[in-house]
Amino acid sequence: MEQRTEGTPVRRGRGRRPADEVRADVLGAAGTLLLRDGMAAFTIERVAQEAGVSKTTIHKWWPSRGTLALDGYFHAVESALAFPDTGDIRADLTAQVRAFVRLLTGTPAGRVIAGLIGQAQTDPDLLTALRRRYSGPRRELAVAAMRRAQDRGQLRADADPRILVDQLWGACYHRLLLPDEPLTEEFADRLVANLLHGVGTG
Amino acid sequence: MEQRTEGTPVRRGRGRRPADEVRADVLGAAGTLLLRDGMAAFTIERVAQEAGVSKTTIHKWWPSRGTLALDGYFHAVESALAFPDTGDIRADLTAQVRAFVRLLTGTPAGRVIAGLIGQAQTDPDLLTALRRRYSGPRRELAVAAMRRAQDRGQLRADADPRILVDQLWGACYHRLLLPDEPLTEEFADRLVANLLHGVGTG
DNA sequence: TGCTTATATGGACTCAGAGTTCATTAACTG
DNA sequence: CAGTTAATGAACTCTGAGTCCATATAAGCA
Repeated sequence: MEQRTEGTPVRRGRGRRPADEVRADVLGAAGTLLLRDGMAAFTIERVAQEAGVSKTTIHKWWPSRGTLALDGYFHAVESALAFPDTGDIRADLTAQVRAFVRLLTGTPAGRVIAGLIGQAQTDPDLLTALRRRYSGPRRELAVAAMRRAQDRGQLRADADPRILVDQLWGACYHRLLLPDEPLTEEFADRLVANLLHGVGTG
Repeated sequence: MEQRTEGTPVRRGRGRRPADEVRADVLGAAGTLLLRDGMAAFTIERVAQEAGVSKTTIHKWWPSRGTLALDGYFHAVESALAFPDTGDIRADLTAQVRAFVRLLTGTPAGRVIAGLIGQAQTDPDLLTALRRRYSGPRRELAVAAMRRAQDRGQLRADADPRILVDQLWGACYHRLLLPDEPLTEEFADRLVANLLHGVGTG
């Protein structure tokens, strides 16, 4: 049995509790656990224990381990998705890809994102949620910035911005998920340079 | 109890059996299961049952679910890694990336590879094996072909072939793993074109 | 304000699969 | 051909996913 000290109002019994309160507890515990121990150690059971909540409650609100992890992640890192728009597409893309590389390599977020994408490969609910809440919006922001650059005449009109996204951010994911080569800010710079200048001779 | 018909020499008892025989049974069952039911349904228990082998035996030879899956996959698809070298880097890259896209989209191999990469994010043994036996060798072949193109003067000497790999194959993995946009052969063509010509105006 | 009702809750359960132990028995060696 | 070695598989433990249902409490109503 657990001793309960005065001042910790962690009374837990049967009955109904305010949904928002429980939801906040769960998301807090999920985010903490995720950033601390990574995706591999992330189980619904452990989140339930950490949050002082029963598994049933969690299953009621989140269809799978992965979607809970995704919510917990966003709850923990409120990531700013703002895309800079200085009018110089080269500078903007470089800044944005560099920032992405820093996020992936300099914080636990990189391993978490890798774990989420990994889990999504065998968890359809998570893949859907990930696309809708993470990759989709990020992709749209980048595409919009590139469309503006096309309007300004800085990018060839016949280039498909959606494909450029794959060749910039997709290349970073590649080095994150299959780390044969290092993921550095210099790498980010050269991704942009290769695409803007071209690497062919002629 | 299982009835044993004449002609099926599936006698299974205690005792030692030729290691190669058992190994072949296991890999065959693993490959079949993987291509038929995908990574999600791939468990050591099921492979053991399908192969008529005990779990202990499998655990003795393969450190994890993932590494068994990887071996099973290669046992099943003996993938040809040959890289064409016609002397025209644009044609060679286009052909190779197109073939890769076809493999990923036209066969069950695509979902299997996705599952393996996914599983590798929480299975260090598998990540190591995947890099050594799959992504590493493939990457090397492509880099070598591009180095030859640089010697022939078809590719700028200051371009890093390792980065180009990320911007071609990495872009395909991106659309495989986070399918926000379709993975088509036209996409493959445009990846190559973007890099060779450049998309900047200036 | 006090009572009723609807419903979120959590303990206990089942089920599946990972990984380990150990007696057994076939394969190898001289 | 007999002794030694070592792979084998049945049974076990342990962990975690997901479900069922009695219960306590929040929300609604008079």
